[in-house]
Amino acid sequence: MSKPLPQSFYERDALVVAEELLGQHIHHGGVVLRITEVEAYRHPGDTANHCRMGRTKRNAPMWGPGGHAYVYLCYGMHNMLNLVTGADGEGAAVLIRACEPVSGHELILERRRSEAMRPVLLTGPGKVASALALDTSFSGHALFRPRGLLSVREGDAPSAIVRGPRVGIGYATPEHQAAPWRLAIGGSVWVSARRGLQ
DNA sequence: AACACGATGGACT
DNA sequence: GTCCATCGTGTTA
Repeated sequence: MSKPLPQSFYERDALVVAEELLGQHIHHGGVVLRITEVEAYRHPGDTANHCRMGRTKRNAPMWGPGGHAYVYLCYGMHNMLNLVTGADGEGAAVLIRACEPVSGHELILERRRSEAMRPVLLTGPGKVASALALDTSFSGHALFRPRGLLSVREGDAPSAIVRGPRVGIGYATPEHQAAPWRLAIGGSVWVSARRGLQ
């Protein structure tokens, strides 16, 4: 098995890390997924960022150094996987919004209660965490440990990248709602709402 | 202690 | 396109 991406990979601007995360592989719970869609949440000054109001118990992992998971519960039922980026105290992360299956197909189908490997299976942040069997107990988990439970390893670089505004951030300023900080692999069918991507 | 609401997803028209 | 399940968290009192 390949080595996890090093912690230094994450200790850069969220938008740079987001772009380079496309195509990389997430390993957990007997499943490997290739990242096809991400969103960068930068700080300070990003009014869509969970860290915009300061440090809380929930967002504490996001304030730590890059290379750790930040998982939170959304709408009382969906777990969202973020990979923390930047330096200690920065408060930035990349949300994993969609993936394509690499291995562990049976487990993925079981966890998503589906019978077919079609794109809707893994297109959406809640679906990704579900397929990986991740919940908030993994928030703060290091991603770069050689024998860590959850890790991100080298995958296949994308042939093209498309960009668009982030999804579901109506509470942010118009400027931040419009920022093209959602990135996806161009031409991939494993991408959520294609609207706004170009 | 009460309250409003969310970086969504699935079912349905 | 519309509706809404479901609950932890942050805010307010």
